[in-house]
Amino acid sequence: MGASETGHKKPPMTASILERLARYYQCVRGINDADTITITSAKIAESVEVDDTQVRKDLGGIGLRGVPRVGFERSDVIRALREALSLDEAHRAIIIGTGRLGGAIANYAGFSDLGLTISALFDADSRIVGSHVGSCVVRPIEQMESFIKERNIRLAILTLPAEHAQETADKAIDAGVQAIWNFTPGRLRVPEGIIVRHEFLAVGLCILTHHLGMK
Amino acid sequence: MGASETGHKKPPMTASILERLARYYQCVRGINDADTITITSAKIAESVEVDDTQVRKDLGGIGLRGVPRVGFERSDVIRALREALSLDEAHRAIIIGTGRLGGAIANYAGFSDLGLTISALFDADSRIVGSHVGSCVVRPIEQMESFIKERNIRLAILTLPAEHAQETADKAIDAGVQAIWNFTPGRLRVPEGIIVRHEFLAVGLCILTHHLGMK
DNA sequence: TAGATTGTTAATCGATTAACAATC
DNA sequence: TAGATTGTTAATCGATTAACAATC
Repeated sequence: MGASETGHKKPPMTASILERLARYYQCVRGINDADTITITSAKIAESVEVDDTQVRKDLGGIGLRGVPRVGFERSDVIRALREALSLDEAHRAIIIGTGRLGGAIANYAGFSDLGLTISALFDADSRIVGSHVGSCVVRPIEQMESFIKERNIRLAILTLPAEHAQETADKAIDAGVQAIWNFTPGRLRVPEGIIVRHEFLAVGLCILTHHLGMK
Repeated sequence: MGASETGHKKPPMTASILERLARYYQCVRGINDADTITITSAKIAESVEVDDTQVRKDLGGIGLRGVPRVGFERSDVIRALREALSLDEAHRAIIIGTGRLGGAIANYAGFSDLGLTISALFDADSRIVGSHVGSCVVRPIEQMESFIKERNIRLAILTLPAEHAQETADKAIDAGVQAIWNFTPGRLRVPEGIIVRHEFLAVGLCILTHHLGMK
């Protein structure tokens, strides 16, 4: 199924394209209407608040062709987006820091559709270690590095106190982690080639407070 | 203090400028070094991963002047950014949906520096209603609208199940809410003039899985 | 003074939008 | 056929970067 391409270098995807693709996926996937077998670029565009030309260009960029007067076949769009975003691979992740936020992520059902499974949770607090979160036991942070190595973990989710974020990230990367989803405030410094996604919630809040202040 | 300006229309701030300002604030605020009384645009730029010209332009845009060979006074920068982002006003918010994510936000200490206080939490589940989260009691969702009206709440944080997000947002807006911080997947439709910030965590995850798939 | 850092103007770059022919 | 929607090219727009004179 979908054997990997001819080996051509694919055109590099910019961050903004990827972000749109992810939004298209949420949109198209979200339609539960069984009769919807085709969808137009205009429909997606409206839902994602993007120009419809942009949608066609982006979908064209991942190999999709639409049919004039009809649009795109929904199942094709989903398949192509899943391929582009690597959602069909199994992504095993660990969560580091088992507070409420870590727990929320561990239990969020929607992520399994994106190929994410949580292999383990870790915490430095011995009172929390051993308790259950979803189907996982919380393990002591000291076991993190060996766990990453043994289970070939490539993705780490950081939901621990900010003051330990950098050193913990460093250890995780040393042990083999390739990508970090960071929920702590403060930018992480990582070596070339390691991917970090920062979710700075304070940024979103500041934008809201600014607008409220203008009223 | 800082009486509102002469009434000039300020140049509208684009979303990307605001986002950078919020990042500058995190950066400058994050420095706890007591000797750091001045900071250069290059320093901020490095930390936020932006061009230093950009930093000077943005800071200039909110009225800051730097000193050649010296940089900007840190306290000035903080004050100007807090003003631009309206962080000195008290922003009372309610959290709708008291799962783990709602609890995490309610308890996040860092938000108080941004002027945010959580006035109440609401939930539709009668088993949760009455329990404590931080210093707040969880109230029944039926009381949401009257609470918004009585307390003049302008900001609602949505951490409830996706299927109820739109209708609940509609009710909150009807009752007087002006801004919504949305953590549910799926874009909300809101009337003109209402501000929404969507935190689509799935987007961040998709970007990471894409990059992992390329390796 | 010399040199680091600023503020600003001009040039580049990329992303978005508009226009329109192609087509089912 | 007529008309809706596509794919693509060209034009616009805005954001980023580079260059450099001003200045403490």
